[in-house]
Amino acid sequence: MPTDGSTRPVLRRDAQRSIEKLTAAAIELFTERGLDCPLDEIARRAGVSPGTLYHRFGTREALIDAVVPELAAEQLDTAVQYAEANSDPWERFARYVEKISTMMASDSALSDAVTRRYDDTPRLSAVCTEAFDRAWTYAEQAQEAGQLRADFVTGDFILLFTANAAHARLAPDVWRRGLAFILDGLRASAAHPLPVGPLDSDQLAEAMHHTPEPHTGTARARTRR
Amino acid sequence: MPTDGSTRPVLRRDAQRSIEKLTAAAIELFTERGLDCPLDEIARRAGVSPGTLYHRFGTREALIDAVVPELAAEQLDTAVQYAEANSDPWERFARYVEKISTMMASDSALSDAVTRRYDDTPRLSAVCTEAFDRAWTYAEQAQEAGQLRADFVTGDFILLFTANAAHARLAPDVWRRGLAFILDGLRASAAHPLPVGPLDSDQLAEAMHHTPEPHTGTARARTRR
DNA sequence: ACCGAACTTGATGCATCCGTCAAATTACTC
DNA sequence: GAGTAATTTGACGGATGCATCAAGTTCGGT
Repeated sequence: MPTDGSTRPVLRRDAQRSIEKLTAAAIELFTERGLDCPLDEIARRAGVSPGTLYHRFGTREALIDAVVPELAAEQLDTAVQYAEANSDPWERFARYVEKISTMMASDSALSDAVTRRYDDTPRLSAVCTEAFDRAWTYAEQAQEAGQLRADFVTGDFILLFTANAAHARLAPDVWRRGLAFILDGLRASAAHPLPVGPLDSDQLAEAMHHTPEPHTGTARARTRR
Repeated sequence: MPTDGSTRPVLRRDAQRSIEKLTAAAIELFTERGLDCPLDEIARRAGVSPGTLYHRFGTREALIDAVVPELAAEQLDTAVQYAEANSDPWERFARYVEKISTMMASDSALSDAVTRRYDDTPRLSAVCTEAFDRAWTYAEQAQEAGQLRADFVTGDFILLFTANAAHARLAPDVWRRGLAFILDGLRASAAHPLPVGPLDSDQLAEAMHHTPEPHTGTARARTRR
């Protein structure tokens, strides 16, 4: 028991170390392979048994929410700075989107976070929501400047990032090309009437959470005998 | 033995029926759930044991290549007719893409086929290649008419369809919105310089085949006790 | 030094899916 | 109607991944 009479039990040193090792391993693997990487493998890389991971975090979501938000927040801050170096509203908007996309392409964890592949991660959700809000202020400014098409709405960001995430899996840099096409289509001068309205808030919430089955698995021919 | 002396053994009636049932079940499940649906489930729906499926087709790819090409060809033909009802080159191009996208949204098998999620399916590959070639003739015509941006190339179609497939998983009809944004960006009048070149042929081949890990799995919180 | 609490282990159970095999069944020919 | 070869069965083994738990280990206060 702690001497200070506090009721919260102080973590044992070994427990503390386990958590640190798990955290480090989780960051590595989430970044490399996405938020859906095998938990057993995280435990293995941490040099700890799977049981310990479950004892410490309980669920994958808890682990994600413990580890990813800091990372994500830091990266998204970088994007803000990057964006605000531009005085032109359109450039600010475009650079912000582009910078986030760049980071998504090299960090599967961020990519999964931004495309909202997991529920029950309140801290991470908050971080992402903040990033989307920020994006929206840039968007509004670009609209007011008459540069961004007027029918673009907040919920359309998910389209941008979803497309980017998908493109990033094709080849190292093509997503930049895909994004360029889209950005050209987002300029006010390029706008033609849209066939359908944006996601309503329910759909957006659903899309941001459920992520209805993004089709898994490498399509490589399976091992044959 | 056949009486006509041919060496090719005629399939027994039950074998023939098994194949038909498997084919029908495969079409249903591929369409509903994509080309990566469990083979056991196809066998179950066909009212046949998994062993039979493997005996008849050997590999998932063989099954795909046996049943999907007809379906895909038929649908892609529909798209051609749909497109050619338009005399304006841009409309022809845009409608073709849009029609294929529509069908992809309601048919997971077609979606997987067009985004090339499987290797070792020569017949299916041929069908898709043909569709891409057709798309490219429409694209060229639209470029010659000065409507489609000049820096658009064949390999960019994969970007369109990949984005669509990803968007289609968000909500029933948003992909139309995403596609509209992109198409607006593809008009010659909207073109700004592109940051990177297109996929080279190797990358294209790789992207068309390997499909490097499209991130699987529903992200729903797992069942807890 | 000891004792109880906290921590960790790793084996275990569960579930999903793929691919194979010997055995049983079926259909076709004579 | 019987023989035989093709066909089908369905249980099996292997692989992956999640989650749990009893048992053993280590810590830290007294």
